[in-house]
Amino acid sequence: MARTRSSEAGPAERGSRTQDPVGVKRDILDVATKEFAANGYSGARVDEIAARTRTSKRMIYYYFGSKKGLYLAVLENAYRGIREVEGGLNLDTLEPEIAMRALVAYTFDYQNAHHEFIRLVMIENIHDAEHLRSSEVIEGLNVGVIETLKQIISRGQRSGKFRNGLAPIDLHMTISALAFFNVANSPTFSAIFKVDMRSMNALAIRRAQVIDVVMRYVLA
Amino acid sequence: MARTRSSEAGPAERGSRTQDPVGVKRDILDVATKEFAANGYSGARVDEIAARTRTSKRMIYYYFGSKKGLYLAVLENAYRGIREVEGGLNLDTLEPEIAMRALVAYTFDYQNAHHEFIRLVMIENIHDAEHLRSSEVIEGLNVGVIETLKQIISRGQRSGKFRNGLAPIDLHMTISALAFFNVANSPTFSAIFKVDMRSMNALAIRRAQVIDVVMRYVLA
DNA sequence: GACACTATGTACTAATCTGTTCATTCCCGG
DNA sequence: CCGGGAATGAACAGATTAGTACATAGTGTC
Repeated sequence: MARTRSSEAGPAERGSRTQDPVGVKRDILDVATKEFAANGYSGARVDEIAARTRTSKRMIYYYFGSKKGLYLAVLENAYRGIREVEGGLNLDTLEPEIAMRALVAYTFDYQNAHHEFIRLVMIENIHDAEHLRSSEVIEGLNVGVIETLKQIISRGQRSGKFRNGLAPIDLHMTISALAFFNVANSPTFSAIFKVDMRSMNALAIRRAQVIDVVMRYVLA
Repeated sequence: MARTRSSEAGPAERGSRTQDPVGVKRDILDVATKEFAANGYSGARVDEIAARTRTSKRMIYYYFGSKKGLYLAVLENAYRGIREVEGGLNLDTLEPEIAMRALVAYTFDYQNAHHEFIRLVMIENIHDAEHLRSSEVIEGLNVGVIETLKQIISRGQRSGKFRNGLAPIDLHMTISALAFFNVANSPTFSAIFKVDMRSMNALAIRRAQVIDVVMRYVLA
């Protein structure tokens, strides 16, 4: 069923079913991402990944060298995704208060829309971020968010709407924590408190709450 | 070096080095907790656990049946730890505002003091809480916190200090999110933003911030 | 002090899993 | 149209790993 892959990018596409390096690489990466996100690093099986691929295990080692190499490629690829969208928000033109709300909403939505990414981050944390730290690709990645926050905060303070004593990194931590928890800890939290956190309704309510928490914290 | 174990609890202790069911069980559980917390479910090795124990792998299967059985015991044991301390705070006698601050501070401190527990929760979440859900021991466990919160909120509202529209569960989610993130995501967050989140100083600052975030959210 | 039952150690097995070997096919440049 | 490097497949090897069979020792009970 995943036979229609290899479409986007790659010299293949025009009928040739065999010999498609870019498509094969992409295919492996996609499957591996799901597999690692679903089972963790040790839990993921190279054989299983290979089986779900339209190619063979041989190719995984041909392109990525080892299981760890594959995992690193998956991780870097996932982090790359964020950088792309980030920045396209153009918050500079908005009122600081509106801009802040938009930023929090965006963060919340993005994390909710990218469960696999969240899970990879969780997995990295369990491994004390050793892969992340060894990767140059991810060097100073999310610095953009901090800059954006810094801008919004100063503008808000200048206009008197925001209070003093707000550190960009700390605020980002607060926003991240609230957004992250909703995706990452939903299984255990729901299990213990018998609540549904994944329904459209619950998400909308929580989203508003998270924005509220942040706004009450920054407003003067 | 862990040879001095088996001390607390158990019919052993009085010199007899052999035959000490309670101590052996306790020993296995302790070692397994660290091992699972450090490497995840799949990453943990039964042989490794056995090696770090003063007993043999045979005993693990004798007492816990399987790797999964051992993991479940570890999980339940870890959750049991919370229930014990919880409730000994006696927040009912304090002013609602003080009580709320104390509760947040307690949550933050507890999670910081129990990294292994946090890691086990992370691991459970990666596995979609399937073990947690299958465990009767953990049935309605943290309900106590919700009751406590409910009390504090109503008292705060009656005295006019707290605003309306505060749901105990949601508030608990906010508090948990902020406390949890600091322990759970510290590896990746520190790696990306080059900050230290584990120093005494950083912890104290963050703790105050978290309390502040919550208080600004609940105060009228 | 023998009996029955629990607790424990050693050595093994069967399955699993990562990584490799060897051979084959594809495809582009001359 | 062919020669050589890149791409791919099938099967295999070596190591690891969860789990077990067998034998033995301790221990409270009568």
